[in-house]
Amino acid sequence: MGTTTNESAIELTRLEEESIDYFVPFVQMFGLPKSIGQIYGLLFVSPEALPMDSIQARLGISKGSLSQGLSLLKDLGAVTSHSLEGDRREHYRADLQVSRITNHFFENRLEPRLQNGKGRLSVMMGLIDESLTDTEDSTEVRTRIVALQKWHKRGGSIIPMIVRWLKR
Amino acid sequence: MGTTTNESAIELTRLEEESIDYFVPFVQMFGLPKSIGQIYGLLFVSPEALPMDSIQARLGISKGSLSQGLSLLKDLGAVTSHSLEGDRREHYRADLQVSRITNHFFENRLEPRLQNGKGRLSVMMGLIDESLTDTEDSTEVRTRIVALQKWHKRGGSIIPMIVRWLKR
DNA sequence: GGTATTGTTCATTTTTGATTGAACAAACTT
DNA sequence: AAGTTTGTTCAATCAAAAATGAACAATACC
Repeated sequence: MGTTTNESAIELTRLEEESIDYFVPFVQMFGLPKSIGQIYGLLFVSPEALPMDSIQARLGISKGSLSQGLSLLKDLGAVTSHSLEGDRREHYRADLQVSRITNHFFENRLEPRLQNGKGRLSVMMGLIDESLTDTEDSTEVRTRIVALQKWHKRGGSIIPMIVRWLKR
Repeated sequence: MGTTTNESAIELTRLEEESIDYFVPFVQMFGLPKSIGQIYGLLFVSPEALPMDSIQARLGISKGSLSQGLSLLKDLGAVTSHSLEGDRREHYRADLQVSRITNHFFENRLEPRLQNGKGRLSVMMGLIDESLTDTEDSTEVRTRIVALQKWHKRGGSIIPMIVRWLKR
């Protein structure tokens, strides 16, 4: 049995369980909370859009988590919301572009830190350069920082490639 | 000021501080604890190999963390240990192949989960196929799962490329 | 053998992050 | 406008992960 079980929830189909057990570890790889994976996993195998209360009944998670989770997923573009005539509740549907989730990781989690790192590297280079004493040690350290800078640049340049590859 | 400050620690040089503030967020991106970043960051700008007690004095972290952290870093190949004649203590030096750390993420964190996901996808496909009723809904869901499978494969195939790119 | 030094392990504590649910707001209904 | 339904916010609680430090090896030294 997977990680899906929950006493207070309405029974899930085997398919829903599998989907959730697929997406929970998936989103966790990218630093997102479990609840996000549960929500997306359920919606992914739901042919029709679902309202909040029905998602909640299925997953047995709190209204709060659900509201926040859906709002994040909407921000990522991983779910869309739809109003149905004759029903006040918003209905949510999964966008099947899973890359919406991964892109969030690359663009919001990696990118800014790479940017910040770039600044620190310049500072480090400056510190080495202004240290007058040109000992063997300082040369060794300079070499290391140069190598790191190179590697950093290389890492940064691969991200757009990955993002492009994962979209479509 | 960065995240480096610690009352009980021996003063760090500006360079050490910057290096630590570079590597702490870096390792955290890849799901490793802060202490790992501190240790590696300090070693990275140390021209000579350092013994545990001196690292501890510098960083002001516990012996336990340090021992575990170094052992992990050694396992990754991100630091090497050296015995110096006339000194009982082991001395640790950073390997400048930063990719040792990122590879750990790709190979130990992503890869196994992708593998697990692959299995779940087959199960999902099976569930859809064995459901006799061939409604419009089930066709829609089948389409989604096929798309996900395709995407999953694509994601898996990019990992070795990334790893190769980041090494050397 | 006895003591000092170095390093590891692991139960406890601390910290961080996620989840809950009650209070609140907004929008609809009659 | 009073009541109902739907959804959001956020302080309090809970859970997971990391750090601590004391107890325990292992090794070197005399």
